[in-house]
Amino acid sequence: MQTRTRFAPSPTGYLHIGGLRTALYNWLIAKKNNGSFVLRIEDTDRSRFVPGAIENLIKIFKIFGLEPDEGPVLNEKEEIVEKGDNGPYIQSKKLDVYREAAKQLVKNGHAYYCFCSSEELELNKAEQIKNGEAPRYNRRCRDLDNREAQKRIEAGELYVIRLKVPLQGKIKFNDLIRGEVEFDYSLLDDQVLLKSDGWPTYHLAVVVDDHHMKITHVLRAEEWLPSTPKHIYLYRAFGWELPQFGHLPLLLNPDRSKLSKRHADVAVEDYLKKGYLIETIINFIALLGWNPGTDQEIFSLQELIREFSIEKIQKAGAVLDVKKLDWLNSCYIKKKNLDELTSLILPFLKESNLTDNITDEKLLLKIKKIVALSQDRLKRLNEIGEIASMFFNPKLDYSSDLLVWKNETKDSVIKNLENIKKLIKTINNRDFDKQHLNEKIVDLTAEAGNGPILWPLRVALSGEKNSPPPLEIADILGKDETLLRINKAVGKLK
RNA sequence: GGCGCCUUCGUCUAACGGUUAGGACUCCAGGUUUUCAACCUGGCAACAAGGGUUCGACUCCCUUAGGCGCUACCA
Repeated sequence: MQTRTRFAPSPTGYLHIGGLRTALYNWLIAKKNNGSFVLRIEDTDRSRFVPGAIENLIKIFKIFGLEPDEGPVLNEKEEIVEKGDNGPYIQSKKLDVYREAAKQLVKNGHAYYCFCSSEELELNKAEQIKNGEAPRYNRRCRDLDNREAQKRIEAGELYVIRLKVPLQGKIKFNDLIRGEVEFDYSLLDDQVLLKSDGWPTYHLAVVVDDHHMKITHVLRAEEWLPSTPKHIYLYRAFGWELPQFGHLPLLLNPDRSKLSKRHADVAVEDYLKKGYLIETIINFIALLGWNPGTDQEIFSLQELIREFSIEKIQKAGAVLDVKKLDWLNSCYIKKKNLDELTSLILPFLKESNLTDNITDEKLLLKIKKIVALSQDRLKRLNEIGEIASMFFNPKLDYSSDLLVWKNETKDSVIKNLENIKKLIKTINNRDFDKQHLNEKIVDLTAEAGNGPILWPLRVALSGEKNSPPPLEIADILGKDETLLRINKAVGKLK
């Protein structure tokens, strides 16, 4: 049987980083087994629907290279269209299917109409809590006569359809990740399957769709584990074959609570905005809850397909450590070739308002040099502004004391800077680069030492205590600007 | 409260009864560098607790504790 996995988000705005991991794992399993990965949109809660969220979801999967084999995609006009033969893949488009399914369950005795109002339910719940009981539906309508129910419906009464879970017995199933799990039927609630507005709840829709879409592996977050017995009961009630279930460990905040906005970034977009590379994010989340059992830390998508296995998925939740994310990102940044890195960095440069007209050839060359200089220093692309500001928008408001190296005096610093100036002037504009500069400056440092020469030069050019090497900066600055900044330094000292 | 899941360095994790409990990130120290970063070398740091089973338990069983999740006409 062909392996078919799916990811089924709700279009409530952004994509959660944990959701991306769930999607990745599902995608990997499909690819590894030459199967299909299905994207399905679970938009049965109208109140939480966010316009544009589906489009956004589709785009993100495209960006990450996790495009579904079936599901909604965007056409040239950016409209949502369906791809695949097992649709519709957007639940709101097939409400009649769920209604039909719910009615079928009523007919075969596995579900029933319920006319209790939400006020009634609230009251009932409050009382149960007061009495220290587990809050549950009191099953008032469970044994209502079918003909009477029919009459009330025709009279226009609002109703829901509830699952008629067995009063006793146990349900056991084998979770792909957790092994054998057992629940007691008597503790299960008579879950609403069809809401009074005629829309299905998650529990109904997920079962109907996973069956219709021929899903073989349901890999989802751990929070769904407690409702799996209801789902399994539904499969049985319909007489359908069960898929395999696997419940993934949660992503956690540093305090080990469920990952939330208050503690960390949760939206995938947030990570992109900070300048984490696609490869980094994929690699990182793959390893949060799974590992191949070797010491390998860096994985391409292709390697992940090869190595991934459900057996090695972790049971316990995983804290998302930003420091390690940064480290991984720096690894990928170092591996990029200059052109690609430059084009990735351009948007971040624009964002820091340092430069806008990047069509200029000369400017692009300058930017490339800055990128080259930054490549080993960046943990995130959005850090580029800090380094680039030295070139585009220098503050140079350092105190003159900073120019003085160790035991040197201001006078000797002035002398050294003047010497550097003289030497720079002997280089013609066209030849002004770090190699030529280095050839010349060697004589100076040989005589006076590295520190007394290079330290004041560096401060003069960068204005900072810490910065990239001075000759690198000078190279990018060019001869005129370099001389200008040295003059400024000398002026400060006088 | 009830039910369920989980538990190896601070974090991500390896170990599938016999290891000085390994790796990575972080942190610290040294080296390199005029400075910073990067890089190199080294170091600190863990089997939640208590019972069993066994010649031998991180590994198997039980109990306890703690953490988390679910307990909606939300997913």
